[in-house]
Amino acid sequence: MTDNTQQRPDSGPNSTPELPTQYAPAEVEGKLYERWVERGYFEADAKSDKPPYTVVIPPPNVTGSLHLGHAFEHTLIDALTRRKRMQGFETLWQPGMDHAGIATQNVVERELAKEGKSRHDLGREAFVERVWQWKDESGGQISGQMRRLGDGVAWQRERFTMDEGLSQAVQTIFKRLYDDELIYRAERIINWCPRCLTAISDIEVEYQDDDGELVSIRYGEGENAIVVATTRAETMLGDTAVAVHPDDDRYRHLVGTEIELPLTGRRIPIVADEHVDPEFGTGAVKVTPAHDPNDFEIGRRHGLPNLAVLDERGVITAAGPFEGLDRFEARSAIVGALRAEGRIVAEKRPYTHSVGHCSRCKTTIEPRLSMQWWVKVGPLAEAAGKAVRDGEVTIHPQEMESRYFGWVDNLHDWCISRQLWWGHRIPVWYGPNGEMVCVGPGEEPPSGEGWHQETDVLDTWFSSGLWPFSTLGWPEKTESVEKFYPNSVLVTGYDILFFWVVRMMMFGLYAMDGTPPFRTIVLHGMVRDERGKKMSKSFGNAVNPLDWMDEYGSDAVRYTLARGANPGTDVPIGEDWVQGSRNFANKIWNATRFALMNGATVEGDLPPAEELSAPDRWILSRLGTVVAEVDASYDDYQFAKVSDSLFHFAWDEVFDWYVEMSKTTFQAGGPAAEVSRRVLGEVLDVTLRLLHPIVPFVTEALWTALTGRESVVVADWPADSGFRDPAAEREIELVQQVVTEVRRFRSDQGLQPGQKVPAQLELAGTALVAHEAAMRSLLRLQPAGEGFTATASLPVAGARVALDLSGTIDVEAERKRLTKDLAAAEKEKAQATGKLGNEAFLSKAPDQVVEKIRTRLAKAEADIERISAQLAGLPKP
RNA sequence: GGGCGCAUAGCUCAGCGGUAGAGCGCUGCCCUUACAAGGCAGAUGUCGCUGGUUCGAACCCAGCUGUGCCCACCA
Repeated sequence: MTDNTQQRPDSGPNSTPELPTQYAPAEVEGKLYERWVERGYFEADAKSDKPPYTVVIPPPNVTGSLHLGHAFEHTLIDALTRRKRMQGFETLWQPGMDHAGIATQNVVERELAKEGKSRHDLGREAFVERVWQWKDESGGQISGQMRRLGDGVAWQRERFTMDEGLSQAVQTIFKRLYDDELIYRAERIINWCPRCLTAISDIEVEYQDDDGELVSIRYGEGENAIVVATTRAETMLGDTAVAVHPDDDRYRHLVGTEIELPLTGRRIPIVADEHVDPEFGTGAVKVTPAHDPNDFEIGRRHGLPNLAVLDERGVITAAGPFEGLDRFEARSAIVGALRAEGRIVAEKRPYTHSVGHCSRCKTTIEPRLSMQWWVKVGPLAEAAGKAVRDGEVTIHPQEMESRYFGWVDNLHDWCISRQLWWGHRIPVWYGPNGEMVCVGPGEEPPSGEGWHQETDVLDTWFSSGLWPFSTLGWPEKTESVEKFYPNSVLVTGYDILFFWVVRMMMFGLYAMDGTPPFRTIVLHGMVRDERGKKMSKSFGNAVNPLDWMDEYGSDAVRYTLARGANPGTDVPIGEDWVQGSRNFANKIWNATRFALMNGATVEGDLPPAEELSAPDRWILSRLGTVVAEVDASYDDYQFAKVSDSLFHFAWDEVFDWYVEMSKTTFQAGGPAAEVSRRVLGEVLDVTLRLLHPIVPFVTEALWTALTGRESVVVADWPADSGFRDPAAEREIELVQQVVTEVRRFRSDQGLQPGQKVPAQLELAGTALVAHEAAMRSLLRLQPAGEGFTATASLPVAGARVALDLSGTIDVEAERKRLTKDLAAAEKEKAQATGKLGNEAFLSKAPDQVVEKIRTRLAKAEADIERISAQLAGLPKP
């Protein structure tokens, strides 16, 4: 990398000491953020008359620090809320964090393990105390990161799912559901993690294909022998039947008889059950009701006993030679023993099948019969489905609706009890005679001999399901609940659609009398690396957002993320792209710096249209269009489009053309320059306001410098002025086209960009007349002085640019280029003529399209004429 | 097995019926007093394959191939 920075001292006569030539994010970001917070810009007033706009943060787990995915999500929410705040809404971005029961408990347990201790060494109370310490540390880290990102959250309202108030909300809703018989206690087969030692819900199980071994075992003897296959041989100790299909002729005669279960001496019945697929394997299934969900159902239908043979750690409890063995040791030991008895009829064969793993620790799940608490999901989910079907709640992007319905329409009851220590303890007390009392908030729990509280805690999603209103003070009837419920939008990743969104929908509709928790659900994708690969610590491609923010600034990270946010799709991000965004921030910085050096102003009314130059009218016309485009994109949650429109408008149109043209105006001085200073001030003012929600820091620094006002955070969101001037737009487009054409000529001729060339511009009778000075400046053309000889003559758009190249012209190169262009124009003409000669086309194509083709034809014909003339004008070889 | 996507420039992706686009990368020239974190100019695509609809298809329809994700089952 070359270092040119020292060669360019910033010492010109116009240099401003206030703004350095490069934007240094580190120097402004922290200060600005603290100022915003001190001024209370982000706090939300429930008493305000303004219409509310509410978004809750998807509460980060207090398991550590934020990653790029959070930075992405926060950027989107911050952009939405900053815009709404500018639009005059009473805006609440609700901050807070999630206690994240099992996840946090695991993290702290790992910490303890480093000290050689387990949670049991500490005991429940001391362990929970330890987790609270962890929470304080992690929470501090997270809020520090949010400040660095620029998140405009209402810090005074920060909540934690285990706060006093939120615990009340949990207890209240639990009691209500309990009283409505939507919460119950039952013994069922659940997903048990033998490492976490807790039940987990169905959706906390991750299935993956594992290599197992399928063994076929002969049960019984002689004529009555029956062969079953299994991948979990250890469970045979708990078999209480063999099942076959009722219509299976191979086994019909055996149904109702008993056979001996090997290794145990027990006799078990053969039952007929529809669940068995006669086509699969031998068509006979061993039935272990205590250790398999399907077998449990078969057992229930046939009144079979549930015989548990594994304990909570997955260790064999059945008396005998295998007692005390781990489930996987037992598996091979039992296969060995069966083989010794000649019971293995087909040798083990490799078998890939889907196996459930704990989503938190990846341990293989063991289905286990146990007493748990459940939410009866049926009526709640029905309401959640209806709210979306009725359009009360809309999902962006719409394709995600089918996933949503897929879940709410096919659900099982939700196991909410966890055998953990960190979480909301279930508010039920058991009495000495088997009584069960659910205790609501403020109620005295029963006391006396033999009463004790349930030791299980609730699934962490139980409390986060209440988040849209528990954070507002519910169950108290607070002003905040009145004002800010329902939330306006929920922004979250599609990966927690089922975990979180559906739970909020169910609980919100239930607790708030049918009012959904939010009106719009915006589902964003996952952040991936620059090759589109999933980011994860184990791949080594995970990025700490702070590293990039330190190096390139928060705005650069935010802009990159927003620009990648196409609806519902994953977002690839690489360091190169962040650099590009940093460059954009710097470009904005320097353009504004230029404007300030040249006296751009926002004071006073905009001059009336008749006092404006064509470039002024052009850029103001474009500005209005861009405001409208950006609004439309925001309203459709198209963040990538917002970012892209603004990038191209700012850089390509304002900076590369309007600013460049304004140099000529400023140099000439006079009233036109005054007008231009005001227009430039206007354009930058509006552009900075439009950019602010996405890149809040650099825009704040520049906008306050430009306007001298308090803060862009509380500035008005730009309105489309409605000013449009198609004639000016065409005129400037023509200037751009001609300038580009002459530049290309210069480039083809090998002229150095800065080299001044004497030229005569014959622009009379064209729209270019008013732009001669600007064109000369943009093209580095000098006035034609003494001894001017036109060695090159470019007819352009009805005008002529004659250059004195004094022998530097590369005639052959130019001839070659022109010949190529001529061929292209002729091809174009042929195509257009063909179309216009096509009856079918003329009769069926819409007028606009026909008109467009006519224009193309005219342009092609003009090009042919022009290029031919240019060719003819070249000196003969 | 059921469902939802995706396949466009070297890479990552827009476009979704009327002349193929962006960012990055690439080539050439350049310290041009806002910016070298920059400027100007330029090259690069049988828009996965095969059919169909249409005056016209990257775009709509059908089939195929490849690929990703979600759900269910897996003795």
